[in-house]
Amino acid sequence: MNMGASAVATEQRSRDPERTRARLIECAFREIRERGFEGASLDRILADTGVTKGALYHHFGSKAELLHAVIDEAIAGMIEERWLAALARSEDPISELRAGIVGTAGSLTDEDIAWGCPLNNITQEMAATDDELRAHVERLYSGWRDSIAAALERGQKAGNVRGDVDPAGAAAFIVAGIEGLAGTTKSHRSRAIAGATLQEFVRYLEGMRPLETG
Amino acid sequence: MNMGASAVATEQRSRDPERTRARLIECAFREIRERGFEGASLDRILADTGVTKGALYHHFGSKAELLHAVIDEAIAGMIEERWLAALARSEDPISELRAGIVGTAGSLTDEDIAWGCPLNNITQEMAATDDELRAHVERLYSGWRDSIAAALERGQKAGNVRGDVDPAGAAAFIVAGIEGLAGTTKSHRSRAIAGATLQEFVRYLEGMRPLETG
Amino acid sequence: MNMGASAVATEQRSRDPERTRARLIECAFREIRERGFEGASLDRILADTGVTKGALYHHFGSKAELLHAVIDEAIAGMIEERWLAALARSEDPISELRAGIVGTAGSLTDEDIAWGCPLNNITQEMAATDDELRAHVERLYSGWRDSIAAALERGQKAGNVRGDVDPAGAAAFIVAGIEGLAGTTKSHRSRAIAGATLQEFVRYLEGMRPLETG
Amino acid sequence: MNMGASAVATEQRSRDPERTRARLIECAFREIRERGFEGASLDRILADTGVTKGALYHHFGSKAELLHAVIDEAIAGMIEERWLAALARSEDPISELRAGIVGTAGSLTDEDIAWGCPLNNITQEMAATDDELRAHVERLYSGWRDSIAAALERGQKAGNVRGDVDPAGAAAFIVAGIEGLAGTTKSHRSRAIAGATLQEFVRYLEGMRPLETG
DNA sequence: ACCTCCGGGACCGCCCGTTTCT
DNA sequence: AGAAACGGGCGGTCCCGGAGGT
Repeated sequence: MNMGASAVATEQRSRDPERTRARLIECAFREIRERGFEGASLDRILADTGVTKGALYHHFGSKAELLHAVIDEAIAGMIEERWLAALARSEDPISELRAGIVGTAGSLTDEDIAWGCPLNNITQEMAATDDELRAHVERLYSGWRDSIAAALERGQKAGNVRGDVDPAGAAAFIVAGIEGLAGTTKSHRSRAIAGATLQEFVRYLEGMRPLETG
Repeated sequence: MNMGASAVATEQRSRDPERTRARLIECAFREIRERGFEGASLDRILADTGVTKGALYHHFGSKAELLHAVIDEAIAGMIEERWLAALARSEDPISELRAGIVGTAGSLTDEDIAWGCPLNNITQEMAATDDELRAHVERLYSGWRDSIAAALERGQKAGNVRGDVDPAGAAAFIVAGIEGLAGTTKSHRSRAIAGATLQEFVRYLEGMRPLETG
Repeated sequence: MNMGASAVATEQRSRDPERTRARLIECAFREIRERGFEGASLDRILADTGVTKGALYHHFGSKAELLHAVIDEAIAGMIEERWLAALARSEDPISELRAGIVGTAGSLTDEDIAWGCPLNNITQEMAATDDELRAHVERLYSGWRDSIAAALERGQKAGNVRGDVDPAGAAAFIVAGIEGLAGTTKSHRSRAIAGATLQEFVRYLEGMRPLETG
Repeated sequence: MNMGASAVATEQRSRDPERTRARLIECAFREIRERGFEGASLDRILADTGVTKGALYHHFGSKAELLHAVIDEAIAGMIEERWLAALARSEDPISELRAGIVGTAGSLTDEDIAWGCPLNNITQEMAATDDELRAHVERLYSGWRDSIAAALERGQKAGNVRGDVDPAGAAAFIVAGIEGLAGTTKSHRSRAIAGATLQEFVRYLEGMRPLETG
């Protein structure tokens, strides 16, 4: 039995469901990031990817389902990669968080700044009207908060974080600060103001370290 | 018996431009708060107010113009009243901010929590695509930040705020924290989590007070 | 009795009904010439003139009535001045017509060419749907044709036009040629093509002169 | 008994894209001919054809695109059939043009007269404001003029047209005369006047024949 | 004579989803 | 698995006209 056909299959563009699906998600992510969920147009996504409506509705039952897939397959990975991974087993969470926030802020392009955090955008736009979606993004947020809280706890045990800090509350405030920083920066679009905000953020984080004694 | 003109004026419903305009703005504010700008429907606003298309188009040249009016006449006042007024000449800004944040959080209904901060919603939805609108909301944000920064400076001079705090950076971080708190609460909708976040926020604020020496 | 008030009246802009009316007609003529009757917007005319809707509807009962006034007070005069006057008592109509056509064509700006003959535009747009308007423009056309026919007849009596020419038919064909020339020039917008067309038009006109006999 | 597929095809009404498209174009042609492009209503076309907005939007991206299709698929053929075909290889263009003009004029219904020449209508209404459309109709006009000019040249070589006639100029004037005749007839709606105009048109055409000698 | 305010309809564009067919 | 035709509805814009008031 000749298996040579598989080599040919990689050549042809159509009849490659996984590739089609991946292109739709990637393009939908861009559309939603730039225009929001309501503003995103399926027709435009179709035109940009060259996929037809039949193919799209074969993979996703509705526009909302496409959005859910974007969250799971394009956004969740970014959070995982950028935040959860570094905090996973760290015993010095303050340094990790500081590096994450400063590093992220430093690597953003002007367009990234203008578009803001995709997860935050979706939350602000949709959470009030689509409860299923709200629950979905909340799962990501809660995982994010939990990983920070767990790291803070480890930090406390290792003596790198003050004991009077409430890990859960601090984690929630840190996430709020990150999203608030991203959100307010969408408004002023000033790296100077963002820098000053960030410096104060760092001052707050460093304030969680135990006081030197001796 | 005196039949003043004012008594008659309250009777007549039509031909009252200021009232018509005010009702449109109020109803538009509700629509936008609940559904966002794109999601808000002029037809629904018209149906709710009983105003006709012609009348709306007479007062506002476009949907965007209506939104601008909502910002100026419905939202700006709320910020002014809730934040700027209290900070105006205060020499103990930390207490004022603490009271503002805790008080605001405490007075919110479940619906308020679900809908979030109107200004934050508009910013996240529109700032990336409508630069005129972005500049408009930024004017409010910048006024808000400036009033906090000025109050912090006065607090420093009065000895109520640590001298090593950068007033502008701290002000920007505080605004980011408030909006971040409102935004993340839209997602989890938990007063418990919001309370813990808020407590950490207060801890941060109190951390700006000078250390007692003695 | 003091009549000095009239001198003051010329100063003030409002409360000068004739002036208001004249400005509306002039501006409406421009709008209709550039955009057609359907495309012309009363609101735009109002904005351009600074007149209000109440004032407009005081002078003209409807948009159609304004158009009728434009025809009578802006267009009719142009035809009268450019064609009827010269032909009025001429005994050499061929030379007059030649001069009129060549002179008109030569004095047109690029915009005039692009917009075409106002009377022709109105006719093509409206004649099929508005019979009252059709009758109105037809009155102008018929006067135009009649004046040419009468001039041709005088030319025949004076020996300047061949006797076998039917004055009415020739007049109608000449008007058709003029409007056809204006209309086709709107399409190609080429002075070269218009010039060649015009030259053939002149050849036709000159062909109506009696043959020289020696 | 043979039940060919074609017999079935005529039965089914829906799911026949070419038929849907053709019906839209035909109905749009009628609407535009009777009311002009601005006056034509897509909703009315939809109601008349029984097609839905979605289907129309699938076939044509905009109202303008529909008009372009009408020009190409409904009007161009009429010109081709009525004028270009007869002139294609003729060596006696004067007779062909005479027959074309007289024949066309004779076959018109009262409604045809009232509505005028579709191409002329579109030109007068749209040429000044839509340059893409102007270029499109001009392509038809230029083909029409070129075919007349080529025929006149062939006629000259065959000795059927006077040598001192400029083919291009005469062709342009003839087209202008035809459109002018159609246009002015929309105004007076008199077959008598149209007949007299036409007679003079014929006299002009016959004047291009060489003089008999001998 | 003029003006603000308002009435209400109709326009085109575009949307998301479904069906039919290959 | 994909492609194309189609279904309808709702979106904001803008229009002409008139009523009430000065």
